[in-house]
Amino acid sequence: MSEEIRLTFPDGVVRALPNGIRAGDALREWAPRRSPSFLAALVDGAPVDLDRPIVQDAQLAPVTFEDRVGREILQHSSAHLVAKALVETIPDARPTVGPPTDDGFYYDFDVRPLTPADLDAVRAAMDAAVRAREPFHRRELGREEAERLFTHNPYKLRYIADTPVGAPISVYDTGRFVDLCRGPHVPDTGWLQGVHVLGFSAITTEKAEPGRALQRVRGIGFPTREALAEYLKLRTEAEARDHRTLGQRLELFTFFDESPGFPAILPNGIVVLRELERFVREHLDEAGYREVRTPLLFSQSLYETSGHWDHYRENMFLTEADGRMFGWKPMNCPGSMLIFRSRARSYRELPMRLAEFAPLHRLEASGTLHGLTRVREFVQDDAHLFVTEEQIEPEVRTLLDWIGRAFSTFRLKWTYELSTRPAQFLGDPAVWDRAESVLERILKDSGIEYKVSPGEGAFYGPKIDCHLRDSLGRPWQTGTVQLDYQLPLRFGLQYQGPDGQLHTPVVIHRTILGSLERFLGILLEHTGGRLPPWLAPVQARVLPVTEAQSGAAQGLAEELSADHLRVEVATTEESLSKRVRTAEVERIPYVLVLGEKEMAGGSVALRVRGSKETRSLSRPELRSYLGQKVRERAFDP
RNA sequence: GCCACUGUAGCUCAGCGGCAGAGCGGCUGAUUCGUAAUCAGCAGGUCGGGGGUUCAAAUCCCUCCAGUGGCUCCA
Repeated sequence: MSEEIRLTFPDGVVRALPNGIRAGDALREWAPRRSPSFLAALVDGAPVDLDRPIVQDAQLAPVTFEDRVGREILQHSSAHLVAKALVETIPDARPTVGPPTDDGFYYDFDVRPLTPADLDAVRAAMDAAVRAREPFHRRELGREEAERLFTHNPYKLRYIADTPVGAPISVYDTGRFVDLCRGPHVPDTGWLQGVHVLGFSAITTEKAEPGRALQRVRGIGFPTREALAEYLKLRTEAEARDHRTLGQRLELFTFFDESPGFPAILPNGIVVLRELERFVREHLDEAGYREVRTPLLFSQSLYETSGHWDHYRENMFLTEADGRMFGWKPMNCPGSMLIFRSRARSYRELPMRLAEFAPLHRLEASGTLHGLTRVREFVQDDAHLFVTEEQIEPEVRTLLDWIGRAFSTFRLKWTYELSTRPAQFLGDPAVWDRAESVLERILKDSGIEYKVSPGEGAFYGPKIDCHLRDSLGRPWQTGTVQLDYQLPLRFGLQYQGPDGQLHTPVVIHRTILGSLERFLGILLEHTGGRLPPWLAPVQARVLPVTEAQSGAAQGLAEELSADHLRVEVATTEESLSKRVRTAEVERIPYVLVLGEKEMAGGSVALRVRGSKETRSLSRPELRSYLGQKVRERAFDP
C-alpha cells in the first residue's frame, strides 16, 4: 500500500495526498475557503461522509446544499434527527425508514398514535441535539452483529435480510441513537439548525405488520435557520392565498355540510366559470368541434360495455330505478361513444370532435376531498376525438399546442407527465405499447420536457397529463390527452373508409383546463384572488367623491355596461378611502373616481388594482383602455 | 376509507366545569368626505347534531356529521 494517493478535483487539479486521508481533509486542502459549506463528498461519483478515509486514487468532489445529492443528504440526516428525538421521547418506538422526498423528508415509525404533545417533545429533543452538535458516526457491522443490534425492530431486520450478501451493512451513531443506514450524512447535528417538523399522520402501508398503521413524521430541512425562516414566511403567505379562504371571502363558492364534496357556486363564481367556458368554447368553434350533451345517468349495462363497472364502480354514485341499476357518469366518454355509434359513420366525418361540458360525479373517498381541487361533482372542458390512425399525431400535436397557449394566458407554469399502462387495464398489451410509443414520440419530437409515470395511465389507455401546482406546491392534474384503442372496440365503433371497408376509429380523450372547478381553485391560488380583468366578477367600480357626482357616476357605469363590462357604483355613504379599500380587498381590477375635478375636465380618475397611482383619462380613452384589456384577455389589469 | 386534530355570531377568533364575548361584516342614524378602514347606536348564537357524567356542561366522556393535515386514491 503506497504512502500517497492521487486525488483529482473537479477543476482538474490533481494532488498527491497521504493515503487514508479523510475526504473532508482532502477537500479542505483543495478549497480551504469554500470547505465550510461542504457537507459530504463524492468519491468517484459515490456520496460518502466527510470523515471517510480515502485509500486509493480517486476523483474527489465536494457536496453542498446547492447540489441535489447535498439536499437529499441534509433531508435524510434531518430524518435521522427526528428518529433520534422520537426514540428519546417514546423509547419503545420502532423506526422503519426515513427517506428524503421532493420537498423535505419523512420518517415512518411503528409506534402508538402520536399526539401534538409528542411532537412538541420531539421538537425539544431535536433542538437539544442540534445544540449538542452530535457527530454522525459510521460503523460497518457483520450481519449477525447487526441483527443482534436490531433484535427488537422487525423492520430493520427485514432490511438487513434484504441486503445482498457481501454488501456492507452500516449503522450510524448519533449520540446514543443507532440507526441502520447506508449514509452518508452531514458531519454532525449542528448542521441541522434549519430543520422543521411539519406534522405527523398515520399511513397505511404493506410494510407495517397486518392491521397496524405506521406513524409518519414529515419535515423539511434547510441549511440555515434563516433559510428556514424564509420558507416559513413563504408558507404563511401561501396559506393566505388558499383558494378555500379566497372563495369564501370573494363569495365565489361555498360548501354545505349536507353535501360534502359538492361545490355550491355563488353568483361571482358563476361569472368566472362562464368566462372560462367562453374562453374554451371560442377555441372549440375555431378548431372544428361540435358540442353535445349526453345523459347524466346510464344503466349498469352501459358501464359493463365501457369497462367502468369492473374498473371504476367503487368510485361511482349508483341509483336504482325501475328495478335496474343506474350509475351517475364519472366521465363523458361512454356517452360520446354512443353518439358516434348512433348511425353509420364515414371516414369523411373524421376527425370527429365532440365536446361536452357536463357535470361528472365521482364518489371520491371522503378523506381526499379538498376545496375545489378535489370534489365529487365537477365539470370538465371535455372532448372526444374520433380519428384514424394517421390523424392521431396531428391532432395530439394541436392539442398540446393549445394546452400550452391556454395555460400561458394565465401565466401558469405546468409540467407534462406521460402515464403508462396501469396494473388493471383493458385490451392487448401490444396495442398499449404502440399507443405509449406514439405519445412518447410526439413529446420527443416537440422537444417537450416530460416525466414518465409508470402505471398511472387510465384503464383504457396511456395519457399525457399537465400538472399545475397549488400555492403550497401540491401538484394537481388538469389538462390531459389520452389515447384510447379500447373503448372503440368495446363499443363496436366503425366507420366506412375510402376503401369501402369498415374500420375502427381511435379515440382521443382530452381536456384543456381539466376540471373547471379545480382550475379555478388553482387560478385563485396562483393570482391570490387577483383574477385577470376578463375573469373578474366585478371589473370596475365607479366611486363618486360626493353626492353631487352620483348622477354622473351612474351615467358612467351605464356607458361602460353598454360596452359589456361588469361595472358597479359605490354610493357615498362611506368615505372615499373606505370605498377604495373595499374595492382593493374585493380584488376589483379598476376603480374609477369621479369628483369635482373630473366633472370640470370631463375626465375619469382611474386607479388600477394594486397600484397607488391614479391616471386621469377621458371617457373615450377609458372605454378603449378597459375594452382592450378585457378583449385581449390581458393577465394584468 | 385510515390516523391525528378542529368545530363558539355571516367571517376571524377569545372563553375550556359556575351569567355566551371581541373585532370585522350587517342594520339604523349622523357625517358628503380626493384614493387601503369617519363616528354613534342596534340586531345577531340550541357554542356542529344526538346521548351521557355532574347540583351545574361551550368546557369532561361517548357517538354521529362536517372540516383541516397527511396516507391511500385521483381531474
